Amino acid sequence: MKFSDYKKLLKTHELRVTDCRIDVLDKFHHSSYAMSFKDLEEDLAEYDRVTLYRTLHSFIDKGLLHRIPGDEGFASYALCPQECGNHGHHHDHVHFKCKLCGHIECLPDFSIPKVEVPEYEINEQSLVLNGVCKICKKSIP
Amino acid sequence: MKFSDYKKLLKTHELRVTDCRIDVLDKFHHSSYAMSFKDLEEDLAEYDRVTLYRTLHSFIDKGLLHRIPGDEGFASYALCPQECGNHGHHHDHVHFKCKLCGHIECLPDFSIPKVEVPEYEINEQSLVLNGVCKICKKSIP
DNA sequence: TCATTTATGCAACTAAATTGCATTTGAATT
DNA sequence: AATTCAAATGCAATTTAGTTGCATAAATGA
Repeated sequence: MKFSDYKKLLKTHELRVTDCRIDVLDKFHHSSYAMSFKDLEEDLAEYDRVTLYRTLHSFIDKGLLHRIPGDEGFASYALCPQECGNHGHHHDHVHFKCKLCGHIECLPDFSIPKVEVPEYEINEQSLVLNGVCKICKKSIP
Repeated sequence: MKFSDYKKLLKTHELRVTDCRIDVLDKFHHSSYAMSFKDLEEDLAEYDRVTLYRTLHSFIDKGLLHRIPGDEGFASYALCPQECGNHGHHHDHVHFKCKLCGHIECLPDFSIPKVEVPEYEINEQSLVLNGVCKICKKSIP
């Protein structure tokens, strides 16, 4: 994806085009894993931490990113599927967390099996798998 | 559950019997929802924050409680099913978070559907449903 | 009841994330 | 291109969740 594409993407999500947003967007598009705030901060040290946090928030609000709560006390963030927009997120994919490399991936090809709970109304489902990812599995006999 | 039962429960989980542990255990046994650290702290203000945190940790280590990472940046804790012990957790039940009352419940009668991902090794699964709980649903037409 | 181990309380600290405010920048309009 | 105004940024300070070190107190087992 090139600059003009990012620009378009931001505009269609009601977001102003700024250097920081372009760079953050670019980072996410080049990462196959969900990224923590720290990952982002290390690579984009030229921007203030607060600006990066606010960029994440605006992206989440407008449906560009989704937040994956982590069990180590901090969250990770990943690109949304195209269905997400300014009017809420519509996620259905599974997240995988590797206990060896620590990476969190979205598995867009795996959708979450529906669970019906009588008398409850279910709006969203989030399934996080924990184990050993494809790459790490190859490196251990 | 009475004092002697809590005492027994602690002993079988290799934990010393202390006032704080009894009170924390009692709190969890009387709550139908998962509790955040804040919930606990409010009700058991007589104990130091650090002691409460350490109580939670020891309970998690010994298989009495499990931790449910929350999407607002803090975790909740709930009693484990009996299968959990000193040698790891064996959870299979679904968690439900109500967007109206904010409560998180364990749904012990609903187990997580198995998802197979080729080339990946899956060790744990966590499914969190988001929506409106039974009680809140009744109070809205 | 004594000795040993473990738990507690306090203070200080770390790390994640947020808020307020002055300044700068984006983009729509003239 | 210059003007304008809302929105984005950077900085400092603050909040909140959770942790660590250490002296004291309490629980267990002999």
